[in-house]
Amino acid sequence: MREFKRRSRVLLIDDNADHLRGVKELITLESSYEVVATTTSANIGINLAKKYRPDIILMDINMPEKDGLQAIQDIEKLDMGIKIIALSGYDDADLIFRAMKIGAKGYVLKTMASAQLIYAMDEVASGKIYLPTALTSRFFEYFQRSFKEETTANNQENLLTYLTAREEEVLDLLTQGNNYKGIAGKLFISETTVKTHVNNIFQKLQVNDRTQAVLYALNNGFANRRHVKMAV
Amino acid sequence: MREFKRRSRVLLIDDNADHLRGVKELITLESSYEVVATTTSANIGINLAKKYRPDIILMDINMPEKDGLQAIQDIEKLDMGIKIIALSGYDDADLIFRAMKIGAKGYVLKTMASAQLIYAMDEVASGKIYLPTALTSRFFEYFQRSFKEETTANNQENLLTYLTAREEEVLDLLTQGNNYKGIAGKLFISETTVKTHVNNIFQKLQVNDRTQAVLYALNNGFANRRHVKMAV
DNA sequence: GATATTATCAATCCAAAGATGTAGGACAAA
DNA sequence: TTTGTCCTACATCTTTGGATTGATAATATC
Repeated sequence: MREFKRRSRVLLIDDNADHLRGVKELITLESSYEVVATTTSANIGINLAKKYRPDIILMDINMPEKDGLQAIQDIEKLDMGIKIIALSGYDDADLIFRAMKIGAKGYVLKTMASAQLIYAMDEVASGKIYLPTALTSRFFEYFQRSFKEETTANNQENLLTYLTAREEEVLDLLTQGNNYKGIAGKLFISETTVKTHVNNIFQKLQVNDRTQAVLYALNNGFANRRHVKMAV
Repeated sequence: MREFKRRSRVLLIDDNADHLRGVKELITLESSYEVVATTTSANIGINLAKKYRPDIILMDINMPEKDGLQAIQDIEKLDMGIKIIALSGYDDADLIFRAMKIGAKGYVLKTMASAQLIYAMDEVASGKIYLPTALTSRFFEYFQRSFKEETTANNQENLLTYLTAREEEVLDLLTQGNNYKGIAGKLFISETTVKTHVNNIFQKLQVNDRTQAVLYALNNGFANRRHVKMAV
């Protein structure tokens, strides 16, 4: 009961009307993709995405106005499974990183050969994520630098290592916003015991109160936050 | 005044003695790299790295015991510019992600062809970061999934938007671990005023105390943390 | 000009948090 | 056996934090 394989449908969003026309022509002539709509406005693009439900969106993102990134995020939030490829004139590492972070399935430079764009579309259409090799390198350098600065900045010893297992449990509950009563209830121990632990934690982490303890924990790799956290 | 290009020097670390011997032979026979030392122990490996200062380290990382990752991290901390390529039997996305996060310049599967390993060494030796295409895909899927879960989980409105400018200032100081007195001093206002602001913040963020307010702020994009933060 | 918002400050009261000292039992290492 | 660490628990006391109510002045907003 397979459907006939139909041509993948593409929506183009690019505030440069000339470039928009060029890309449309390119796709129409040199590929098997069907351009179902084009627009120079990010906002209209979002509506067109809802209306036409394309397989792929080619989204222009420019450096100065970062509407493109916002538009990607908005469309991703629709959760319609539309695959977005970012098209940009800039190979800026931060821009690449942000685009990938918010869910772009590809990132292609405008200066790249048309064959590369179509190849990217093929890869993305088949469910893969496509980044040209050069941009992948950029991405990883940026990615690793972000983490490196973090670990070298925190050059001092990690006071968290001095905590006992129980103290770590208590601290973990502190980093979830619990008060003494809450922690006592969750660990099935008395409130006074929790106080003892918390005071020991303060001593070991060299802080004065729970907020500072929580901040210390989060800033020094306490395995609490489940996932990535990074400013967009 | 260029130096003569010398053969890149390689250190092998692999707890499987057989595999270690195999890789050494492979490199010696099929490449121009010089194997300066080999060891089956991660700890000894770290000392050998200090002693021989190789250009590249091939580091075996196994899934169950994650000593390999720790060793990579330790060597990275030496900051000697040694390029580490992770060798693993597993194409586990999480493992790949962690290895790259802590600074591995490459990740190659043991099952891959020997040519691929040597190609990876060439790329890494020349300053690039090398991930086989298949693993790059794995990486990005994992990478994007991490962020996606985050954004879809935080689907609710961001209560931070209701804060006034002054309240944001106060919250910012809270997220730095200040108490009432500290905030009052820094903003040149009375402690009671700070209390008023803080209470308003609690109402708006729907939390009960400062720790929860701080956690809410950090978890909802309060532009405080400078960099990536993710469990290792 | 009236209204709403914001920032400032105060008094009061109660609850929670934090500091300090003490102590028993479990367990492991020396 | 002794020593040390850890987890547990309590008492006491001081300080800080949080809730509530009310008030004034400045600034927008309408």
